[in-house]
Amino acid sequence: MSDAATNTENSPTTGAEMAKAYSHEAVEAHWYDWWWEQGYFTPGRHSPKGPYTIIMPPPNVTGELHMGHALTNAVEDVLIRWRRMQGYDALYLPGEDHAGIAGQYVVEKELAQEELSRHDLGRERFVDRAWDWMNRYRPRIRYQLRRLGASCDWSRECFTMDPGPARAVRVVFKRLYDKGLIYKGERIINWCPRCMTTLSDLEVENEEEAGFLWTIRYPVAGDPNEGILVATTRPETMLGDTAVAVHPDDPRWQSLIGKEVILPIKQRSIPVVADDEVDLEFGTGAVKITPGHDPLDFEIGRRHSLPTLNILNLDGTLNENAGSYTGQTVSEARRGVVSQLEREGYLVGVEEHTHSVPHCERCGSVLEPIVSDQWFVRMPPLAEPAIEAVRSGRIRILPERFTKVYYHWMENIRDWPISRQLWWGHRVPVWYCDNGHRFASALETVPACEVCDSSNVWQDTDVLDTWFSSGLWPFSTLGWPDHTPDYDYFYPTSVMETGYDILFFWVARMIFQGLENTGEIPFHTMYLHGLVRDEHGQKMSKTKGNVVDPLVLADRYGSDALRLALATNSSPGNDQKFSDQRIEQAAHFANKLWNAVRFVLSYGGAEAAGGRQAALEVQDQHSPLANRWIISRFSRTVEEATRMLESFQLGEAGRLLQDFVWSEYCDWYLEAAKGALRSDDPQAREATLQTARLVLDGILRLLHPYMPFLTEELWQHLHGWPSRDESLPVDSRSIMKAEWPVPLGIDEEAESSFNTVIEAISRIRNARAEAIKDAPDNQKGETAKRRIEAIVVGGASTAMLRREADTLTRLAQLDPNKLSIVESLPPEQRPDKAVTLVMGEIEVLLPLAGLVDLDAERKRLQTEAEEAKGEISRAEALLSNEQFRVRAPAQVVDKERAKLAAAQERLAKLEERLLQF
RNA sequence: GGGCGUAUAGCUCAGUUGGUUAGAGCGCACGGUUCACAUCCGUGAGGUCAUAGGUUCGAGUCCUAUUAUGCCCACCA
Repeated sequence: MSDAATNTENSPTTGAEMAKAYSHEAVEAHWYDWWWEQGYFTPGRHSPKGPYTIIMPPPNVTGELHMGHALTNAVEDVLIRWRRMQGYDALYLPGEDHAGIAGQYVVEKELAQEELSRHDLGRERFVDRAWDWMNRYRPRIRYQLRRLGASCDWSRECFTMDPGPARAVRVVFKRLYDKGLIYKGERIINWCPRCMTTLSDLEVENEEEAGFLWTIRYPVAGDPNEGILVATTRPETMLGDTAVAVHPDDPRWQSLIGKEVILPIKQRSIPVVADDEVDLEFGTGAVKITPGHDPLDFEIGRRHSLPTLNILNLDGTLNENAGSYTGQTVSEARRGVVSQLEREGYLVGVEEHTHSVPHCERCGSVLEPIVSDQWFVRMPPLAEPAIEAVRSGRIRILPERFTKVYYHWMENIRDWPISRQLWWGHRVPVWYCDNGHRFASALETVPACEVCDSSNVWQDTDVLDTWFSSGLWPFSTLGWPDHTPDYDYFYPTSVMETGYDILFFWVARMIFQGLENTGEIPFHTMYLHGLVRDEHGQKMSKTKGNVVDPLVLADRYGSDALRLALATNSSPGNDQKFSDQRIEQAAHFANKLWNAVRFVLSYGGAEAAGGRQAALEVQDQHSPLANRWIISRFSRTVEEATRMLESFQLGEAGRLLQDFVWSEYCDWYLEAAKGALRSDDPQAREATLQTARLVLDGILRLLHPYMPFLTEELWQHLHGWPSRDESLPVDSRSIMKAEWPVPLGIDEEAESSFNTVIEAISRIRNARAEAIKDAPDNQKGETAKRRIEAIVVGGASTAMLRREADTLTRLAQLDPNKLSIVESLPPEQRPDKAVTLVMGEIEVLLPLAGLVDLDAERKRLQTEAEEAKGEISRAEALLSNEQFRVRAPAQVVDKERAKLAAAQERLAKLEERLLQF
């Protein structure tokens, strides 16, 4: 932050003013750049705690980061910053993905604006153009990650097309190729006529669409009066039919098995075959077989040695095998074929029918199944160890329910088509020579054939599925296949974190690639988060126009608010709806924190910094009760928050911390501390100031993973700007490198005593509010302002309450001159008309005569007595149950006994009091 | 056709080894210009935890079924 921005004289006084006075962007950029300059993001390799590694899922270099990225980075950065503070060598390795088909798509779109196609440029110039795009957009991604506060090590940044990862791709390909786990073969694949490439099943989006089911009659050869009825949703594919299949047991068609039928339009003779896969129930029970354009037909065709007839060009139009339909689109041909069938009397019927239609995930075009020669990864042998790694617990998938999804997919896995007919991506590292040899090579360029040494060699023209390189990401980023120091130290990684929507695409592939190629698991824990949806629960998408730009939110509310909102408003694996209200809430919290720091600083400033030791030394029995209470509460919070982070309950931990800060530290502790801070007793003042600072320092550190910028700014204020002190060791200058807080000790007695004070104050405030409500309108204001008289009957707590009289007086708005605290009070000394608050051994009498309706007060006491009775009978019933006493843990039973005793005591006092009405 | 998730206060959602009168934020009602904060403070109303069974001394939490809703997977032409 610039000096102008931190000049205390011109300093804004509230977080709100600060937000107005300075752009979040400037403050955040200041700290981010400074952290980077200090070297905080770059871990060493020598911590006694060892490494903690998260490899960032590389965002596609195809555009802007969206809310999903913001969530991913918030979650990952929370984990990294927390572990870094715990002393691990925490590596958060950033990178970007070349995005294969998506990357090519955006570049083509840009070209289209210049009325050019990639073919106008040719492959080489197109790839140059793609690199140009990447180089323009990568800085944008980097900038966005910085804005989000991602504490990643830019010195290790990777791009999937960098030389290192590219070599890893070739090495892996060659390995699998040489082991026979990658092969080339003719299979039926999904073809996108727009993108002009093969797609894997995962890249297909099936959509239910309304269509028709046509019934067509294929006459029996030589016996035109007989025929077989076939049902189809895609009649135009009949042009490629090479058989009709029926179920072997189907009585309707059994007599025709083995006979020939005439394919209408083409007037070609095709056989009727019997196959178990045919569903007796569906349609007419007879299926036209088009091995060239239907996956099931392809299988049946193979089983029966049927010829495969391809009727489509690669652009989706019909080819010369379609006769008079050549050159038409599929839908044109469909209309034509149907009307021709109708004209010629082959169409028997048509009915409405919804069926699922495959679309290209990227461009939305209807996909065509075609038979094509492609590269495949043989999956079953690779899937087996990948399943085992999860089953044995070596890899943990969170939330656990996703393990079932993972198993199901892995156990039914099919070979993975990895070649894409694109220009942008990793070239298939397979080479051919003029003598007909073929081999895979890990070299970027191959001078000669490995077999015959011919220098006339050329490389396969296809590129690899982008997920092929993504699958290597956990180790290709660390220098593999070389045993670099980074690879040896940081691999296997600790946590991989991503959305559940890419469990198959990415997670599954990283697991089998890691196991196969490195012999180790790629990560210990797989943490899956949910989707960020809009406020109506809709998926955000550009076409819907409901996309929220995280950076716009960061500008308006601050990155800290954005991160906190994203990280705390969800639970693992579940989608979250995101609305402005959520982030406003987080921004309010940031403001609250700012003000708490401002308050504490106003009583001592940074110069009072005595450190933890000094603060703890003033923590003795003479310290005000609130100090001991907040230290104890803080300790519990540290324990709880740490436990939650360890079990990946980031949302719960974040909420716990906010709650502690707001409801306990600010609402109770700081309010109570005002007494001591403003008192004449230097000892109490010092103890309280030190405690307030100590806990505040701990709060900032606990919150730092969630709100890095604000906590750094405030921590600097609190500690007298160590960031500007060149004489300090580098690691002492920032909250980023401060130690994760440890519990300072639980003080049961202080907690219970202060709880009594809290309860007394709450009950008095409550009674006062009731009185205000009952008061006539013109007296409400006066009643609200009035300091009231109180008699506190304290029993054994009398001494404690006397010591806390100031807190009681101020927070309950009592009149300090009319407060009496006594151990006991005989009935005859009790004021006649007083509200009586009964709580355990303590009673508070508020002579609110004239303010309170006595009938109402009697009713209130009666209601309370009824409640106490209810509680008593409930507890008695429970405790009289022998099973409960025997089987429930002693702790629970004791708790119930205590509750019963308390309720009985309360009831006795209430009844005694009621006698006076 | 399989599998998974969700159903808790008016709204959005927490609630991880089952412990006994269920929490938050927002909204709502009443009051408050207290020298950290009106992006605030105090008080309050509001829930048969989808329904029906079951297990258990005890169920929002475990089991079964049902309903609603969402998602994933799948070669019914």
